[in-house]
Amino acid sequence: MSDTVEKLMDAAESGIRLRGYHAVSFRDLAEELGIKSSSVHYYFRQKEDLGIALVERYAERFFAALDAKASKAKTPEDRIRAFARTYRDALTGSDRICLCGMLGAESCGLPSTLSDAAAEFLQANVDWVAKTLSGTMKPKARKRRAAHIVATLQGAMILASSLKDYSIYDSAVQDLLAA
Amino acid sequence: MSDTVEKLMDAAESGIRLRGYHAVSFRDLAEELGIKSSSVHYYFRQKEDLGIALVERYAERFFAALDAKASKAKTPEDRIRAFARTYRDALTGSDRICLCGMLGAESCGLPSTLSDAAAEFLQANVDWVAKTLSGTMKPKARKRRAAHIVATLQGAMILASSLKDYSIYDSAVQDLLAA
DNA sequence: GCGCATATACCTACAGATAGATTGGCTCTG
DNA sequence: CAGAGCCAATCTATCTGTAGGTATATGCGC
Repeated sequence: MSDTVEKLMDAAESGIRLRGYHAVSFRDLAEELGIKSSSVHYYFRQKEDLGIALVERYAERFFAALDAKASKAKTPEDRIRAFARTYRDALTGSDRICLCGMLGAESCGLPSTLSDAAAEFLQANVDWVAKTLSGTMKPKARKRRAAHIVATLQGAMILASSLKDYSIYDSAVQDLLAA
Repeated sequence: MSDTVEKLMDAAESGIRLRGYHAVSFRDLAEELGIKSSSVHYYFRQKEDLGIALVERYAERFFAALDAKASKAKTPEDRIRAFARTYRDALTGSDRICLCGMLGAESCGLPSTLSDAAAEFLQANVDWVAKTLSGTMKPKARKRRAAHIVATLQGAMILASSLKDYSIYDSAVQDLLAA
């Protein structure tokens, strides 16, 4: 992957996670890189294509980071903690909410391929947590707990970002994992 | 408040909660009401003014509905349940996420007066929950629990909306309030 | 080592649509 | 007649997306 594509995707991901899909334009991205907007179209024919590429890259990186952390964990509880830490690293490393949390919120206003991609990431998150909890809980309780955990992490990011107080994320997660 | 203003605000609130602030335009709103976009500017000089009016109306209605439900509750636990139900009614009554959850997510891309208004609503939510928990917990634990509760509800709405499965909201909340 | 094709990585220029916003004026009602 | 409510016309800025061109590099047959 060329340097320009990488920088383009970095700028786009950052913009969407901060301000939303519709607040990011090819022109702004181009300007940030010192190129023309038509050159952005050279790499991504449509904005939708860029969005999907971003979700794919994001999902890859997220699950790679998650696996790296979770594989060291001994207990299911520790693996859930690794999950929360992976979310937290994304937040504190950049002060940005989750890409797919943002796209999930905007989903009704997105091209359906893109909202589907974001939904897939979120579902994969819930599934990962549910799978990780297996052995410790019954299926129904596990499903509820998984939804709860992912919802809390996504919501806590938005809360922290809106209130400009990132300790809120830690507060919410501490209480979530206290039980 | 005239009929047109009301309808305008309804359409705008619905659009923002479904698709986000930047995906809603004066032209679309006007078209939905069968008037011209210049007439929308007659009622709201700038888009920002419309946004702020929406948050104010939303907050008023939310806390009115919340107080009506919570005043009937006997225990702190029941009041928290009333809080979750108020959120849920907003979601299931319209299949839309919270207005201020959406604006909170987009906050970095909004006029600061608007993102401040959204943040104020979210903070008021956290404060309400924290206040309601007083007597049952110590201050620090209360603060954490309040952040946790609001984060979960906001996140659960987004999850449900993105996955197009509103039972996810109930799952998350059931697990949240089980303890 | 030369000529030619092809690919990469941009560019200029622009189309067509849409954004938010303004000005001035019409019409109806009290 | 005054004001509320609305529209026509228009401005400027910006959006996504397209068409076609240019400079440079790379590979390939001869």
